[in-house]
Amino acid sequence: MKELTSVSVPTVRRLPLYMAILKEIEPTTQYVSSTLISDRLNLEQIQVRKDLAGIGVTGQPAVGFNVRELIEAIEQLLGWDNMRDAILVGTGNLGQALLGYDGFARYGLNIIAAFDSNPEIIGMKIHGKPVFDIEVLSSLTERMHIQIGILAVPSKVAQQVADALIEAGIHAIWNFTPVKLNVNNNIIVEQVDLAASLAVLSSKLKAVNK
Amino acid sequence: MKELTSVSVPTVRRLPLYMAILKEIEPTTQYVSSTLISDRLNLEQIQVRKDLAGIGVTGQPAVGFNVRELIEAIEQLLGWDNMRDAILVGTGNLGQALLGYDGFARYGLNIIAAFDSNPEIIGMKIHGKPVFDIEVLSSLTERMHIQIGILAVPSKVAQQVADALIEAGIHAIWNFTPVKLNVNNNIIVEQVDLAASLAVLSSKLKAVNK
DNA sequence: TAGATTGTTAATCGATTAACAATC
DNA sequence: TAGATTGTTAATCGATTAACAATC
Repeated sequence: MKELTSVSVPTVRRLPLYMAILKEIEPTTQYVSSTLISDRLNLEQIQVRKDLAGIGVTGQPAVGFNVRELIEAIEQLLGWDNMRDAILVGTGNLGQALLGYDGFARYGLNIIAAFDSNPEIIGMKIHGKPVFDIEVLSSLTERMHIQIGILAVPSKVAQQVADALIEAGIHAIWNFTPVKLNVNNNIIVEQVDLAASLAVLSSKLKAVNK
Repeated sequence: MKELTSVSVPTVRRLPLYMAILKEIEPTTQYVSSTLISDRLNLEQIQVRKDLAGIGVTGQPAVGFNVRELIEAIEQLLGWDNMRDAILVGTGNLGQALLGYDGFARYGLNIIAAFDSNPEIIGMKIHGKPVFDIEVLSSLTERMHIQIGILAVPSKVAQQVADALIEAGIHAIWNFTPVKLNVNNNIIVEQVDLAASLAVLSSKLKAVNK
């Protein structure tokens, strides 16, 4: 029942792209070919096929893959079938943007509360989510068995807040700060690295402008 | 003088990490070893060394690399030595967050204006940046020879706005929408793929929870 | 039967890592 | 001289791509 071989990170990163297409065609289509998916995404057909094989679904030769089955397999693998609660720390511009982003629900992510140290914001609601004092982070997070913490605080306090999150029992940190966090390797850290992304864009632009 | 061999994308993505360390130690240190950098970032020493060799700097055996020289080489390669102007389209939560993020200056990126279609916002300033009507995007962008467009609009209009940006002479799009854009291959698109990032986090968390 | 598409095995490619001589 | 660290060449590893038989 469970996947024994784990799926590679590059494959996992492509799954949401597949999902978007699958969701779009699901109402009207029962079977989909790897060619159709690859065409829409400008990928190699064989790559899509390999990815789908990797997540454990089998298709029918000359027919394709069952759309519903694919959706369920991906949702299952990513845990998007069950809503997972998360908390967010830091309600600056970026934090507020994340609180207001309604797309996360599609990915099974539910931000239940935010934390900040600014007394002017504590007690308020941002996009419907309550903002608590960072001092009570530990008690609330532990009580509710929250596993995911979203880190959107200033760089200076990133490590310190990360430590507090881990202390409070968080298992995974989605890190929106540019700080390389120092954590035990039983803690999952996924970094949204804007600097890296901008670096790629900049270097390509530089290359073109020569 | 110019690099003939291009640097790989994985290497480019690590350069900002190196830069952060270099900037930090620059005031006090003249030479830095690949070991010091790799230790701080939990990377392999040889990987850092290869990366640095790749950007065209040479170190001194038994001494290390000249910090200043490294900084200049990276800045040069990424074009972070010259401020590059950019415009941002879409002033929703995410757009506002990006407008307010003062860290971009460190990467030589200067957002000079924002565009939106909402008449209530047009004419206002957000974090000191003027918001213009998306209708005048083309004229302003062309006149100022802006090369970079930051896309932070709703998914529904992402492709359409991207087309308008390209029409206006933009060369590179930093795409914060989850939409896979369809563009000519002379246009650089760099996607900040939150869904991919969340997918990696989710799948790892799922694996741990079993 | 012919055509489309999958599954599987092998080849290729590029990035990472290892090994070691050269140098300060 | 000994130790640290680089530069370079080779080995390894994993992801992507190719090839082709099997199947609907």
